[in-house]
Amino acid sequence: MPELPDVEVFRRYLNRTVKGKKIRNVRVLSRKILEVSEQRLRSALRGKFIRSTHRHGKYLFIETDHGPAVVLHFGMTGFVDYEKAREKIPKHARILFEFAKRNRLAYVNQRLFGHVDLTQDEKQFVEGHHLGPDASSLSYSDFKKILQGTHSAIKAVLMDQKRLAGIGNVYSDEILFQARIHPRRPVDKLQESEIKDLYRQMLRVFDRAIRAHAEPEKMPQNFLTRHRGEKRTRCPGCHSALSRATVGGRTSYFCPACQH
DNA sequence: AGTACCACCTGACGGC
DNA sequence: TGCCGTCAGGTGGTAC
Repeated sequence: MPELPDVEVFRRYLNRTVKGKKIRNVRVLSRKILEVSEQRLRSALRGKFIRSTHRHGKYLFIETDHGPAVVLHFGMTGFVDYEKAREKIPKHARILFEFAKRNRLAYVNQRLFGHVDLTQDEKQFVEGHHLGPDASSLSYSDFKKILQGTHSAIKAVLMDQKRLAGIGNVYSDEILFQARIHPRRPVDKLQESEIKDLYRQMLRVFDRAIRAHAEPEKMPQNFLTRHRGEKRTRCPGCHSALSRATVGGRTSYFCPACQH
């Protein structure tokens, strides 16, 4: 699930639920996703106030008043959930950040592909993980530069976190569908006008998806994401049967009639 | 340089 | 009901 729009929705959720609160304790239920020791995580966070949240691509940073920030990455199945003391801890909760009155924030992740880390410096973290610029705060001229000098399929480039950070399988399909570009098109075969539209559609898809709280059923009618995974998937525009093919190693949906 | 494949994990789903 | 293969929205490594 968690690509840029999803993680942005998580970030805003944290602002509403835990921002300004003091972390009383941290409980580690699964060490597998931890990049630091349990002791270090706990001692770094205990007694700290959550000051702000940031996002870069699919990474979420939780800044405290002193000391390192928490880094959350969600893999394919991760999310965060804030609960009151009497509410049940979600299944597959891996880390619990506990606040006053035993309220807590759960980092939940069924498949354990995510990571929880600490960093002193977000910029350094981003560089150290070789992440490109965040896709939602990218100028058109930077976007154009990123697409230069490669013959790869456009979908693979959009998903390459080293080039631009935040786009995964679902949203690369959506952006390409909205821009009517075939996922296998080599980047160097794109017209300037197509690149411009691709850029505009990318930002528009982020905006609409975030406004829909990244829930497919709340997205605009003409979004591909709404229809993903349905039995006989049809193009919301021309009603042709959608194609399913592997591009960039991932299952991709596209309309063979609308996308060229 | 670009792509294909595997591995990491867990669970849901469909076919038999 | 149960077993099995397949697939899932991420990422990193290796091998052609």
